[in-house]
Amino acid sequence: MAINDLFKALSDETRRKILDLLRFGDLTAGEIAIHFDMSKPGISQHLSVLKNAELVHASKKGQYVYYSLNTTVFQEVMKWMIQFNQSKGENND
Amino acid sequence: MAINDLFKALSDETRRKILDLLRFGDLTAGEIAIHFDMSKPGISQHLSVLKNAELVHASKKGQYVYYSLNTTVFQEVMKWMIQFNQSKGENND
DNA sequence: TAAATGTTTAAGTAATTACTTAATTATTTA
DNA sequence: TAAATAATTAAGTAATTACTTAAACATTTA
Repeated sequence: MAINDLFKALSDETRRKILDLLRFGDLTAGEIAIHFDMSKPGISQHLSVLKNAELVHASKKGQYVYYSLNTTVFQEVMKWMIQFNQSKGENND
Repeated sequence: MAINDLFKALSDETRRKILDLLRFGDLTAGEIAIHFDMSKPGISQHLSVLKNAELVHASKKGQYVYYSLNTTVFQEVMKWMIQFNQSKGENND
């Protein structure tokens, strides 16, 4: 889970909205798609980007695929961000 | 400073490296450019994106332009991130 | 097993983004 | 004031990204 993939995944508005939706509970790909004015394959591709960045987890239940947040990966990004609120010159790589 | 501009600005590796450099102190455009294998106009354009997102501040001193971090804007992003580590369903818009 | 439903993959395209070199602007110094 | 230095703007291009529709795959139900 390269930090680059994380930021790339977060740089798209649609993907951030998908993450927002998932805060309120797990959803199937179809349930997510309903919220957007975009084709289902379009949403599926966004979900694929989020899954690759490990921001979400997918689990198949029958013909449905449930998506859920992977909150631990958000902490990776937080860690990167936090550097910029610390005193100058400390390197936390 | 739309959150979208912030994430778009952060989605590029070169721009994140520029921010990393500025953690250790203010630098001129030229000093920043030295650290990269890229033309100076290329770096200048990245600096422009960072400035637009208000992640950095630019101040001209003679013929030099000094760039510095604007740490307060990082907190905007932090606030967005923090939502995902809170209990489900709380909306902090 | 055929039809229906949910989802993803494939292939192509339009829009955006990250670069390049050349030209321009601003400032300092010989 | 001319030349040198610092930085940006302009214009063009290659690469990437975000979509679309059509096709394929997986599962359930009639």
